[in-house]
Amino acid sequence: MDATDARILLALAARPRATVVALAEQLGLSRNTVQARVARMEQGGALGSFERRITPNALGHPLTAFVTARVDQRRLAEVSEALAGIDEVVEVFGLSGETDLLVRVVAADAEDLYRIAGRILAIPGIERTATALAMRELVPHRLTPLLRRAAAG
Amino acid sequence: MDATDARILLALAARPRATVVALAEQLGLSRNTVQARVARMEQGGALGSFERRITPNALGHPLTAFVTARVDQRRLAEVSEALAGIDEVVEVFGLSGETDLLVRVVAADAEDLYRIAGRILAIPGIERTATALAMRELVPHRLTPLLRRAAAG
DNA sequence: CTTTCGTTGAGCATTCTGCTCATGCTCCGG
DNA sequence: CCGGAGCATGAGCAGAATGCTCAACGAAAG
Repeated sequence: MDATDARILLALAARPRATVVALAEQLGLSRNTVQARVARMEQGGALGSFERRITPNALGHPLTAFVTARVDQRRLAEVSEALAGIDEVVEVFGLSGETDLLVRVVAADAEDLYRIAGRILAIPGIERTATALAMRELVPHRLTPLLRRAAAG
Repeated sequence: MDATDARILLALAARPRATVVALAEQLGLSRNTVQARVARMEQGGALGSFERRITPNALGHPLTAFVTARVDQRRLAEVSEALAGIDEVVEVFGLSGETDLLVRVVAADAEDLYRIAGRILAIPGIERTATALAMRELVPHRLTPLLRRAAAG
């Protein structure tokens, strides 16, 4: 990932459906170069799966909540697997510090969320949880600032 | 977003670079239909920005951390703006419950993270913060399970 | 019954893709 | 100083995809 790659990504962020030819022209690069770099990024894991672009909202799950949990560390693998078994669990991190887990959850409505929180709490190995509803997205997910910096360097 | 849309998204999740023609064939739909639906989803906000597919890791920021913060509610707008001014702040949620804010941060290394945490804490209106390092991604971001459910229904 | 909406198949000109080659440039090790 | 290695480039080519439009059809809604 050098500055050129970052520039390509920036252009793509602005217009996801831009063709390779368009990108090449816009960036003053050869079509071949862009094609190679995009392929390399796609291959080398610089780009995550397409799923990341899908809004849970569109799937009828407008609510997002974060469940923090303390777990019996010896049963972490077990807990992790159980969490992965819950469809509405979208992302789970193992944390340092007070709480061991951060579980990102989406839900259709408040009742749905309650149900899911219950399922999480019922997982053997989980000792205590706290659920916080995401009421507002103050800064929507973005990487442009970092991209810009990388593109400049 | 009906079941057909979900099926299209599932196919796309499996092969992001699949062409419309390929999708149509795979799903037994007309090319026209797929093209219309994809366009509609892209237009209607079912798909978030392309940036979501970019791994911070590829940009030289392999570390992810979550900073929770209590803020002076009357200065929320101000705080939010200041957070948006920090490049490494990738996402911010306003939460219900104990803590007011959840700030998702990426960093190049531990020292970088320390610096960023400092910048956040220095924001006027922020009263207390706690930083938790994401040590492991136990369940990587995914939407497939929900998609599958939507595709079945 | 009639309107509306989404799907479908067809067609067409334009454009893009995927791939290969040879060339030229720059950086690095010998 | 010379010989790679790695990357960007320009060219070329066959095949495929795209964007768009049109007319027909069925189902669901009014």
